[in-house]
Amino acid sequence: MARRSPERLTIADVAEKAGVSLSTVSRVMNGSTTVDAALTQRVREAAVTLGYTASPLARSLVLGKTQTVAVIVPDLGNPTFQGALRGLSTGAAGENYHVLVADSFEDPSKEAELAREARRRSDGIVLCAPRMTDDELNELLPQISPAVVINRTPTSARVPVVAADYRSGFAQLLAHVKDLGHRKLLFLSGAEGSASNRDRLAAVDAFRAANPNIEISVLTGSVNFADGYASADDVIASDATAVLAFNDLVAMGLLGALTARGVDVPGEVSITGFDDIQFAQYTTPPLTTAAVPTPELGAQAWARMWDLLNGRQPAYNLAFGPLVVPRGSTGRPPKTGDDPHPAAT
Amino acid sequence: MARRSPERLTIADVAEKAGVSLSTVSRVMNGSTTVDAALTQRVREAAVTLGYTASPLARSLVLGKTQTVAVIVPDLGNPTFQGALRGLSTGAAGENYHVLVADSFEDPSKEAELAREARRRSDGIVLCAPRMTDDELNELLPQISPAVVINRTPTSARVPVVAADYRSGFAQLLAHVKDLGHRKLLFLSGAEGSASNRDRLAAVDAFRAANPNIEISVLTGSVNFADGYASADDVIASDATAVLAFNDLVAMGLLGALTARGVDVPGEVSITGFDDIQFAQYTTPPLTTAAVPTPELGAQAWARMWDLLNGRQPAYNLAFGPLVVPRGSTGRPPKTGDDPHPAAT
DNA sequence: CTGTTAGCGCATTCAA
DNA sequence: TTGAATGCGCTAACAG
Repeated sequence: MARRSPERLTIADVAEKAGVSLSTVSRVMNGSTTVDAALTQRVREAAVTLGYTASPLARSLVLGKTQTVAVIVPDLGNPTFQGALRGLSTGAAGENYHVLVADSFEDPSKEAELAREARRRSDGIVLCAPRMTDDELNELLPQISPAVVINRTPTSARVPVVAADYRSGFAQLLAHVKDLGHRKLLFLSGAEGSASNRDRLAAVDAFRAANPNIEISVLTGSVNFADGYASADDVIASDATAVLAFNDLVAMGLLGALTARGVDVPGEVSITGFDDIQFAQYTTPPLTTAAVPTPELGAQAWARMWDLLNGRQPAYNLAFGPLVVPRGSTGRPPKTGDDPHPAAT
Repeated sequence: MARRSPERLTIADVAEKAGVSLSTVSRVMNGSTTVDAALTQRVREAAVTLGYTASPLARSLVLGKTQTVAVIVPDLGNPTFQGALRGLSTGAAGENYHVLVADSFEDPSKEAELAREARRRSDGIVLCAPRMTDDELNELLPQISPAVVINRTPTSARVPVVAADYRSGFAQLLAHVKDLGHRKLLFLSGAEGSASNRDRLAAVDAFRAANPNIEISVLTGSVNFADGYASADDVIASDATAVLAFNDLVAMGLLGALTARGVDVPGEVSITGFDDIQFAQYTTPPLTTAAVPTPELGAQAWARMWDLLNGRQPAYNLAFGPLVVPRGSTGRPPKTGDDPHPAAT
């Protein structure tokens, strides 16, 4: 029953079967209206009975278009990029576009080459490269145009940008724990060079300036579960009553480690995450976090890429303001002996 | 500083610059050793100064190889397929292969066409299509060969298969809750046609036959958080003391709903998941589940694809036996008034 | 060892 | 309207 593919079918086979020239077949396949109805019919039938479909490779070569966009992500295991990939994939599929995905494995030195290579196999690049230096980025972007950048804004290159506003989100989280009464904070910051980490640090600086009476220290280099888990000792030693983790993964790791050590959250220490990944609400206690609509990030990135691909001016750059979702992992700080205002029940 | 691409660079530009023929450039670029050292040098230099790289499209067309594999998944949001994608991507990157990803959005009717289309843009397909019918699968696979199938075994088509042994995993979970003393079980089963769901049901049947004194009912159609959450009322009404969810997602949703209703887990009802996604250990209580090494699934799928691509006999089919990870969500059933064997401390 | 020639499969000029 | 010829950029036979 299964049709043995007779050495791959070409346009010539259809032409022969229909008794017309190659060009006529090509025209019919591409929906040219200037073809005689009878011939069109014959070609269609021949194509169907033969089971012919034009080779995307050959078309790509002659048309200069691949019907493919490439996404470069630093880590396919990271929920943020998974969400973005999903949103992008949905949008691309809607326009019959294909998606090539490349994981740089958090290695900024590979990202540029990966992007250039991917660009040659696609019509455009959606780039998530939070740790690439600004200089590299500025040099890279013109080479891989058209491109859309997610979650960072290049200093000189002009490209559409879709991002979450990490600074504003983090500022809100800081305000949240401040309002709860915390005066000794700890920020488990992410990778040194990461763009979104710089944004968070900017929020910290602004917060410090505005709240000189609040102490806030920074611990560097936590980006995933294991890092969060491993930071538990430092967290306990820090004596902070509220810990703001770089993201939900770090927060969950820390939460696990603290729970294992018998530290009460939020009784003894409050914890916040970032991103609001699907699982943040299922921890114990549920994680207070700043929600980022990652699939929407991908969808908007696609929208801009689609504009670019069609020679249109892409829509405005976009920054989603994360929403703080207060849950069980944050509460009032523990009362100290010298608490001037003991709760009056 | 950025080089304006002069209308796209071709092999002819390099040939001219180096003062040789196209073929010589081609030979050098492909590492042919039969080229004079001096010429080789000149060509290399020309290529570098020009910044030339061969067009993957043109090479693909003439070589008949795209250096790309395509993965078809039913849902990019599902941790199982995310893990597989990651493992596959890692393996492919190691051999300088690219990865095209297509999401069928749980629509079995689209999967075949998606796979065929993707196949034309790649050298092989890694297929995750749990709900496609067997007939469709058997008809599809020869058309998209070479292919590797994840998590199901086609009845007639001969392809390498890499899978998790859902039946054995589920049998272990059943044994686990039985050993804890549960006698009234409920299985929140997944999508009707899903292969891995059938495997779980087979485990249920075997269990029933071997344990006629244990009651086990089945509720159909839960595959994600929302489904799990929505099933809470049915679960409570069922009067079961142990609920085996289709997967971790369903279990987490159910857990959330029960917690919200004040039902004690595992005090009143025990819950098991499946997959052991990264987050299962962070729920409250942590989820008892059967661990499936999804990235390894992807890695092994790639290994077999790589064999296929090189004309080698692929390695044996593989079924990972999931490991039960007992955690806090399962415990002994609540004591009833007529419990014949009250715990003796 | 090198250059010339002929395709890979298709879209698109240009004549007819 | 249709067909024949040209080329997309490259590799691989084939001569030289």
